[in-house]
Amino acid sequence: MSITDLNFDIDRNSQTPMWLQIRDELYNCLHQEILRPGQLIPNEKTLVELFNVSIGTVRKAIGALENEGILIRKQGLGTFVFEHDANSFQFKYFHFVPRNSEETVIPNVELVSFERKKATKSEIEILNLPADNRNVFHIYNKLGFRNKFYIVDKIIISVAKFLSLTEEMYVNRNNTIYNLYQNKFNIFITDCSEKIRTVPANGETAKILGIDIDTPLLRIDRTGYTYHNEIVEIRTSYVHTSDIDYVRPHFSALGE
Amino acid sequence: MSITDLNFDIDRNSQTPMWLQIRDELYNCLHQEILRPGQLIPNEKTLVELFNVSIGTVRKAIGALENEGILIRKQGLGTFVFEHDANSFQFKYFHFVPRNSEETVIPNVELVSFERKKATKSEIEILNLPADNRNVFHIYNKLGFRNKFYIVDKIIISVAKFLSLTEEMYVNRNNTIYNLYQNKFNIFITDCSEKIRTVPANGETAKILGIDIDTPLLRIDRTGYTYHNEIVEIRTSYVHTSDIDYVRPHFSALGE
DNA sequence: TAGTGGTCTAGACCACGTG
DNA sequence: ACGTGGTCTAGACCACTAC
Repeated sequence: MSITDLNFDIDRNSQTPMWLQIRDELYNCLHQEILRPGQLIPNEKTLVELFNVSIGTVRKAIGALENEGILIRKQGLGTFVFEHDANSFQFKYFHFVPRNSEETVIPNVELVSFERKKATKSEIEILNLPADNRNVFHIYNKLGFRNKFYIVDKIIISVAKFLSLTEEMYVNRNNTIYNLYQNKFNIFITDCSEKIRTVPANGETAKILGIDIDTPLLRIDRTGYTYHNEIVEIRTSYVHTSDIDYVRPHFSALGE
Repeated sequence: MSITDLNFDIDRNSQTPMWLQIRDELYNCLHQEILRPGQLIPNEKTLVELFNVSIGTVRKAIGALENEGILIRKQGLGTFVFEHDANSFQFKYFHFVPRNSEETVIPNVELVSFERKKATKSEIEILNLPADNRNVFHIYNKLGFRNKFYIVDKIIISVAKFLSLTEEMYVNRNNTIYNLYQNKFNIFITDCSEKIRTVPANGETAKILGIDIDTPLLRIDRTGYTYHNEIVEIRTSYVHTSDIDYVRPHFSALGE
C-alpha cells in the first residue's frame, strides 16, 4: 500500500483549512504505517497532484508536521518520516548532564530485570488495557556515565501492544528502546510529558545504585504518547543527583 | 521614535533569507524598545511597504517571532508585542500542580526578604556585572497554595540593570515579577532554562516552609534570558514536593 | 545534470473583531 | 462597513544533494 495509490478528498469549503486537512491525512497515513519511519515521502509536486491543491498549501501542511517533530525536511534530498535513534534520544528524551557542564553525555544502559506481570488497576486504566489481555512488561534498567550508575528506570508497557517482545529481543536491540518500539512493533512515541518530585531510595534502588536506603532521589514520572495522544509507556526514573542534574533546556513558546 | 520612521535596507542578494533579515530587524526594534510590550505593531501591509518585500515574506518573519513567543497575532485585531502577565506566568513559567491533578493552580506569593548585597565572584561572572557596580538584589519569596507554602524562591538580579528598584516598588507591583521587569526596567525575559536536583532543606528554608531541617527538596536553578541570550536573572527554587509535582508538559520538537 | 526543498512574488478571497 | 490577520493560488528562481 503506497500513499500515491490513495484518493484524498480535500473539502475546499470546510471550516477546517485545507492545509490542516492535508496535515491530518498525512498524520493518519503515518499512524496507519502507510508512511513508515525513516521513509522518504512523495515530493511536494506529487503531493500537489495527490491533494489537488497548490504547493504553498502542501508546504504549510508539511511544515506543521515538521514542527511536531514527525517529519524532517532535507533540502536537496526530500522529506522523511522521523525515526528514533541514539541521537534523537540524547537530544529529545534524555535530560541529564554532569553537574557544572553543558554537554549532554551518552549514558550506558544496562538491563536489571525483565518481567511479565499481571497489571494493576492503575496500569489497566492508564494504559487502557483490553479486557482480553491485562498483562504488562516491567523492564528495569540502570543508566550511568563512566562506570557509575545514577539512574534506575522502570518501564511499563502493555503486553497486548508488544505481544512478541522477549527479553532476548530487548537485550539484542542495537538501537534505542523507542527505535525498537518503532521498528518491531509499529509504535511511534510522538511525545512525552513528565512530573518530578523527591522520594527516598527504597532498598532495591539503593542496592542497584550503591547508595544508602532513604537517600533522596528525583522521581520522574514520564508518560509516553503515540499518535492521537494514546498512552503507550509509563516510565518512572529514580535519579541520584549527587553528580548530575536534570536539565530543561531553553523554553519560551507557549505550548513549548 | 516609531518604527515607521526608520529606513530598512533588506539585502536581496544576501546569503541570509530576506524573511530572516526582517525577523532580525524586528527583533532589534523590540530589543531597543522601539516596539514596546503590549504594543500593536504596524499591520502587514505597512510592513510590506517598510521593508519593500511581498506580504508572504513579511508573514514568514512575523511567524518566526510568533513561534519564539515574542509576538502574538490576533486575527481581526493585529499583531502585538508579547507582555508578561499572570496568565503567561502560569502557563509558561510556573510549573507546579497539586499531586494527581492536571490543573495548574495560581499560587500565592509572599515576600520573605529583600536585600541589596555585594555580588559574589560567581554572580559577577554569570550576570556579567559591570566593573562600576558589582551589587545585586537578593529577593526571597515563598509560594504556596491554600494557605500552605511549598516553595522558597531566591531571585538574584543585577543592581546595575534594576538601579531604581526598591522593596516598596517590588511589593506594590500589581502584576508578576516579569511584568515589573518589563514595564519599569525595559527588561524582557524572552526565555529560561532550568536544572533540577535534590538537596536537603537548610535551617532557613525549613523554617519558612514549616518542615524539618534536611527534609529532601527539589532544587531548581533557573536562568532567565533577555534578547540575544543575555542572562538577567538567576533564580533558585527550593520545593517541598509532599503534595505538589514539578510538571514538564508535552514535549517533542527538537529545540522544544 | 536532474531532482529536491527553500525563497519570493503579487495578487484574490475569507474569517474575525470592532464600531 | 472596515481593517485586521488567515488561507490559497500559480507561478519563478535559488540552494542543496547525489550521481
